[in-house]
Amino acid sequence: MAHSPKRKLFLDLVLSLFRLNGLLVAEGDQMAEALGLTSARWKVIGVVALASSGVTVPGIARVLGQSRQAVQRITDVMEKDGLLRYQENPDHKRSVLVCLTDEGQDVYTSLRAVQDPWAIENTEDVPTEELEIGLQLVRRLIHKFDR
Amino acid sequence: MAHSPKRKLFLDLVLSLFRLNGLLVAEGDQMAEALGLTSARWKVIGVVALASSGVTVPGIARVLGQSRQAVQRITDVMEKDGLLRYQENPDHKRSVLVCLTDEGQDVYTSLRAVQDPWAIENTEDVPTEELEIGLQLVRRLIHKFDR
DNA sequence: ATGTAAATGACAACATGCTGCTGTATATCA
DNA sequence: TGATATACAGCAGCATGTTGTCATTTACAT
Repeated sequence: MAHSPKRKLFLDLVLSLFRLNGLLVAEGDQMAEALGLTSARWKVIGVVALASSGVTVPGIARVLGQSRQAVQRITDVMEKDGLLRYQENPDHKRSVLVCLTDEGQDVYTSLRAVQDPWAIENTEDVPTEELEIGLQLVRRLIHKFDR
Repeated sequence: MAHSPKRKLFLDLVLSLFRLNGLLVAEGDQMAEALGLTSARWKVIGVVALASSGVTVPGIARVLGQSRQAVQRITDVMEKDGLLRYQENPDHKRSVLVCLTDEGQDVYTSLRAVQDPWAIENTEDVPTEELEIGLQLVRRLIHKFDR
């Protein structure tokens, strides 16, 4: 069993994924730095921006696959910084909706101006098919572990 | 440019990678828990075990793609716990070599007894080719960002 | 409708990662 | 050999993530 051909392949993959994660966080920090953001805020603002009518904190957490406490801390800081705004939620007395402020919208626009070229640059020499298979694999593993 | 077909594909991949990373850390924590380990110590003990004649702390950090400070903190705890041992380095006065103690070797053996079936189970229904392409993609991205 | 389960907020403790700093050891090159 | 650059240890501060707990709100099933 220890010599299953896939075993080493998978463990190599896992180790590489840890490493890539660290590098991606560093990339996010670097891209977001000029805008006064960090990689964690980069993730959050992206989710909020895509949700046209506001999302709750646990909702953001579910999209990111993180704990609501971790997200809450980030949104609290971004609310203080004037990027986000808490808005009354008609569907829930205590769980407010998170929205972008005008300033937050501006920052997100600037972010896209950096993020989109970054995404394109880093896939220039990668075949679309390889990206698709990679994404499929990652999603398959997420589904396997997300219970 | 914003509508490049690969752009969204890549950003989806990045977001999924963040999520998978969190799940893998949780998996590592769960597997290592019964052995009194954590996911971070799981990574370190694996590197030390594979290096037959000892590795330095910065050496482990290079393999994992992390800062030496982060690794040093882990090894210090594991040395106190009796899993690792610091051994004089003939090639460097101050940078000692990290080795497994007998107890550390036992723990690593027990770890493999959990880790190997885990790796095999989670790749049972994944074609080898998909794993290979995924690993290739991850390594390609690592190489792109690791500068 | 009512009781129970699930979701949420708020706070705390902790693990893990980063950077920055200072001093010392090692390596390299002129 | 001597000067400079690189690598390492140890410390500190901070960002980000986790889990745990408790009170409250919401959702659901009987």
